[in-house]
Amino acid sequence: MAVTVTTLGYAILGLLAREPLSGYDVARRLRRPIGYYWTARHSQIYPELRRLTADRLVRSSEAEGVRRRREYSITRAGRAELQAWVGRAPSEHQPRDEVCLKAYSLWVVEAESAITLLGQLKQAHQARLVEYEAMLSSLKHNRQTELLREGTRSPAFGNYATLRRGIGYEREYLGWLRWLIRQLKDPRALTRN
Amino acid sequence: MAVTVTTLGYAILGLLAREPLSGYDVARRLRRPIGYYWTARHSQIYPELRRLTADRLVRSSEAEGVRRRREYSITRAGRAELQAWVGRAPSEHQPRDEVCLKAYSLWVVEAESAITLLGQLKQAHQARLVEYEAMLSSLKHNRQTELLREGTRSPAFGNYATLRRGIGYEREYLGWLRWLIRQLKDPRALTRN
DNA sequence: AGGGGCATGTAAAGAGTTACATGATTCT
DNA sequence: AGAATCATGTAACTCTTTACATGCCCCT
Repeated sequence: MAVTVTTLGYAILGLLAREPLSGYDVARRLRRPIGYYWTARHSQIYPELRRLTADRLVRSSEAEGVRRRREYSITRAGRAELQAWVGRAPSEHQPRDEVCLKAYSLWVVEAESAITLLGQLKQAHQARLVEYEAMLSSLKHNRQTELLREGTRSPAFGNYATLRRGIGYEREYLGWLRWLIRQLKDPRALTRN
Repeated sequence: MAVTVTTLGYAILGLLAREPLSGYDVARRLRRPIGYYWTARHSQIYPELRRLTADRLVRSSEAEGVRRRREYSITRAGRAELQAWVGRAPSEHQPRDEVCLKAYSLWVVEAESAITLLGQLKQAHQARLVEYEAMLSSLKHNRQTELLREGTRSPAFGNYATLRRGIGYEREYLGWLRWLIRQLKDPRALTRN
């Protein structure tokens, strides 16, 4: 009886709580997290949607369009399940970061090759930060009235919160990368912090 | 021929590049990442060590102690493989963060229940930050001469770099949590940033 | 004598990625 | 006509977690 929903299931419920979507649309939104820290591929999503349907947390309707398309929407039970999960303390499991794992072994390589790698990473994270900042200003521009009217009970607040986290994360990451590069370029700097 | 090593394999090589260890010791170090962003259980580690042995990246020796204990050390090939991996651009895959995923759906619950949850998270991250900061000062105290002498080519530099990342991460996380709590306590604050 | 830590494994299940597979529609 | 995108699925494999399993040593 007690349905157990996977984290991916909750990610999907979180999307469907905002608007009904097809499996394809869910997959598109989960392809890369846009200030939204979860990803999945369509091969994982389609079966999960069927599981959620079986558990009556979502409902599917064959859409009447020309194209084959099944649209999913959240049920009352689904929304209740989502609310319960959001309020529950999450099982804190450590973030895995391959770059940080590399940093732990950075001492085994020559400074030059480390600097090249870190420079590439810096570029990539800078680009992502710029992207997130653009999204933040467009969010503020497009959904300001919604935010002012509904406050923290508006879906836009969820977007805002995750975007803010994404931006903070990238800024801190960049700061760390810059610090690392500085250390490698001038090892005597180690004494100074 | 071309050996393919998993990320876990590199995590283990990174530990063995510092000192020879038993499977048990590797497991203990990977139980929770101490400023070290990777975790694994012993059930994953023992088979991985045998794979690395088969690939000649590590070498095992039945230690002569009373207790059954197999000690692993890195080979020259293993060190070369580790160096190659460290210098290679990592396949940037997005961090998964269940808390951030919850934040995306935070708008579906009442502010009070969200505040309770976030307060618990704040406590937990504050404790971890304190722990990391204590580790940083003990690192500076115990390995300063090593750092000054060998600079970025000392294992201690790896510890230092990851710890710094851990501290920065936790600080930024805490800042975000505090911001979220502020928003939920006073929704009108949304207009002010 | 019993509990906790040392020490090493296997098995099964769950989560996630990659590859295989198909077909329609829309735009250029 | 061809490419891109919409749209949905399955299969195989890899990675990770949880549970099962055993036994020794050390301290109180």
